[in-house]
Amino acid sequence: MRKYKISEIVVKRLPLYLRCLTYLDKMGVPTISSHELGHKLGVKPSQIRKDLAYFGEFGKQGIGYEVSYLRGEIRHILGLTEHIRVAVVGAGKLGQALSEYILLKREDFDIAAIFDRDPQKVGMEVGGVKVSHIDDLRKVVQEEQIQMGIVTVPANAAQKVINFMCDAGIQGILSFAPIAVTVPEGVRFYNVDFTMELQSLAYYLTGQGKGEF
Amino acid sequence: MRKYKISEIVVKRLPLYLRCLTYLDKMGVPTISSHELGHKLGVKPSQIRKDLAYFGEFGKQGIGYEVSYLRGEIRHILGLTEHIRVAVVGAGKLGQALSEYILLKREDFDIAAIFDRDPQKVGMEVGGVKVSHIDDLRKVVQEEQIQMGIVTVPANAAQKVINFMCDAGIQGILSFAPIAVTVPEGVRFYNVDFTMELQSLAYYLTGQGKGEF
DNA sequence: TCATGTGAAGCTATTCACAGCA
DNA sequence: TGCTGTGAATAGCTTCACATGA
Repeated sequence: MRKYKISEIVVKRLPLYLRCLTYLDKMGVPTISSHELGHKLGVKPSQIRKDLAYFGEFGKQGIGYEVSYLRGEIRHILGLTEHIRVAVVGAGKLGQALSEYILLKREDFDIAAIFDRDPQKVGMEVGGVKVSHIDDLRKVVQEEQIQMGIVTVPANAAQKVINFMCDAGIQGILSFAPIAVTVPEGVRFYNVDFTMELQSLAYYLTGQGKGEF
Repeated sequence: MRKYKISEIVVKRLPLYLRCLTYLDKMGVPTISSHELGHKLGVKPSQIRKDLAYFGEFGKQGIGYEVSYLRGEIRHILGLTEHIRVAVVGAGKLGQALSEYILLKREDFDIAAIFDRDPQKVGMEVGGVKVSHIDDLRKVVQEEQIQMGIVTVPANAAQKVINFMCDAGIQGILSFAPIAVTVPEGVRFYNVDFTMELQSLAYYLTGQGKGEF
């Protein structure tokens, strides 16, 4: 076990490296240097080397990193070696799109259940998974050993739904709801709000950052 | 004009403040202190004060910030006072979900056009907007004075589509495609990849960060 | 020679702590 | 008193530069 904690900012870059390595591996590229990888990703080589060095010595001097090996190591660090069981709460268009994408394209995550409160949607199939009623969340989370939740309900329902999920024992939540929520101690919560991204883009296009670079 | 450049990390927090202020304003809350706002958002009060102070003096000593006034100021800083014209490229489930959400719920952005290359989708209506063919992108971007683009095409089409968009004069792009791409100098590019978020969550749930907090 | 891993330097961001004002 | 705005202090992150090894 490591003695010191690794900063979140480093952990958040690992998936970026992983995404590129997976692509390179599929292309049959055998090795890559921190310089080349950094160039592809817009990241300084020294940063890549330091990030990786927190977790071990994965490279070979004079050569670089063996793509397939490094990919495996990062997957191991991130805990992606066996499928992670995910629940999606909210079976609207966004919930459906995300579920289908994960089911079809991602081997690292399993959509173990989808929930909604609308009786019209309950029973429906999304990518081969039946939509359950939100009232069954606790039961299903326990039966299916769900570890992670994705929230795609409207802003006004988000806090309530997230409370349910935390009560049911889910310890990691990714929310797409455009609202600030609180979660109990011990639950890790990330918010993906694309309108916030659009708004910060706007700063540089039409706002006070216009013309800056 | 400001003499020094404001760091991107500060700009990215403004939409967070804005989102909360909009909510508070709707609730009729007249004023808020940096302490209260920070508590709601999980941000230190001193950080909020410093962030805002880069742009002006918006608060009143002994009172705090006038919610509606501060909201207006941040909207002004971000350049959200008149609708921003956006193109969505990719009319699949995700593109549809995002377009409909923006059309229905966001007053700061206008979906001026939606593009796809699939003849089946071209001509279709999404939230009242007709889907155009990707080949017409340049023409429509110029006619409709589109400033910003959202990319929701699959990974293998993303670089090509993004090249088209940059050629057509779009200067800000938000991509949901899970792949690294390059854009020419002068184009601001953000990538929202929720699988990267899931993977960093995994680090804390099943990976080497398990148990850390 | 080429490229890693790493201590040290340099830089950026956050937090503190308090003067100043309503 | 209560809270902002801000210089100073601290903490954290990135980059440099080079010893080391293949």
